[in-house]
Amino acid sequence: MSARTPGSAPVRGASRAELIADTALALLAERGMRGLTHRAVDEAAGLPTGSTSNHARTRLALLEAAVRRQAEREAAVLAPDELPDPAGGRASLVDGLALTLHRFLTGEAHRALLVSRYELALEATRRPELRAYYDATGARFRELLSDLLSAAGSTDPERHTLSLVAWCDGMLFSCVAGSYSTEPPTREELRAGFAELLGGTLDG
Amino acid sequence: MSARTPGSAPVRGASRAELIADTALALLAERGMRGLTHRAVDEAAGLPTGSTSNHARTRLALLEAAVRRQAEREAAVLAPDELPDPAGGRASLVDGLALTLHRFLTGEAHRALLVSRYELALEATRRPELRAYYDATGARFRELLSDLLSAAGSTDPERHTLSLVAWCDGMLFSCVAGSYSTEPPTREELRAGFAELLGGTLDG
DNA sequence: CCCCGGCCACTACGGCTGTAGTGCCGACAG
DNA sequence: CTGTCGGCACTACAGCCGTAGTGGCCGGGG
Repeated sequence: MSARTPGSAPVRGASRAELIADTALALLAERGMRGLTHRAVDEAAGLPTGSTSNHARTRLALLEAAVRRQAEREAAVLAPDELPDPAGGRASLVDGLALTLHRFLTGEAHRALLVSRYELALEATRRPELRAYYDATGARFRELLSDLLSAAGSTDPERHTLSLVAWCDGMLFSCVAGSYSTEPPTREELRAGFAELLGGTLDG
Repeated sequence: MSARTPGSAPVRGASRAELIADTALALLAERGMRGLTHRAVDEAAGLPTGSTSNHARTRLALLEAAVRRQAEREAAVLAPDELPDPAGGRASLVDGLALTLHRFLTGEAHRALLVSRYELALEATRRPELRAYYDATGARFRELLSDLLSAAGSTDPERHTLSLVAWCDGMLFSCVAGSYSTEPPTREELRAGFAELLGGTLDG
């Protein structure tokens, strides 16, 4: 089935492990938890039967690989940091946040990443082993945001961070799986939302 | 196994259909999509093997029953309306919202209802048949909120409603499956959050 | 009284899933 | 050159899942 000969190198810079984990995330987004099986990954990735089962010996191992990769992929979307304005003022903070959220909502790959993220978050509810990675990356991101809010004059950075993160997460979830039956919000709308939220938290 | 004789009436006002749907929701929250199976419902509900399979002939039918019941249960939590203050001013609006959210976050039953809700929302991403109920109840709730915001002086009720709902949803999701590793927020914290959010949107 | 229709317990079956085992092949160290 | 070691393809198997079919029970209408 595969176009490459059995012994040759994997796809291109992507290790077999990455290919498997990426395919697992794609399946998670497309078919949900019930669609993520060892054999489905084999098939979707174009690997010979048994490859996934061999690489991730148990289902939990497969989920762990998926979560690890999820964190990497999210970091990659967040990293091209238009986000960090050291002390660029509130306007640039609002702009950066709106741009980042907007990027998540446009582009099919990013939307899929959001679905798999929530799918895994729900599963982590029941599997303590998955929580670790999740909490770690989340905490790092929140810390970063908290610094930004402090610099912008927040009187209660911790709570305000939680509030901001909740708004972002809720917005993303709504657009991907929730009330937003219509088109996703435009960048202006996101900017307005952020401006209002930050106005309330920072100006009191 | 069951304590009641085969021919006697079901539990107590709860029809067999309700029992099955409620058990399905409980399983969804406790074990996720993969844990929701016909046989698992039978076992968890203490029904003879095959009952669920017989009542919800296909898996989709079982999910539809679960979604329908989910809407009912949520309405029941929302309905004891401390929420609707016709024109009680912003303070009472903030109070009502904070109280409602706080009630969802305290009480194991309500938390479980949140998990099953997000589980079903994700599934609805892939099953158009499930979207119907979901969208309908969501739209009704948003309309109600929109009226409240208009009465409170919102200049853009539609967008502000979406923003408010996103904040609530994000807050709930965070507490149930997300960044909130610590204790859930207190009612004062929720009140503060709402006050800030509404301050930003209404005073602009 | 009998027939009929709905509800329910039980069973059958084909298919898929998780997991573990086995042997091959190529890489690399000595 | 040779031994060994990790990765990989392939296979085996037991268990579970969705779905459909069958026959019995019971209550209501004629």
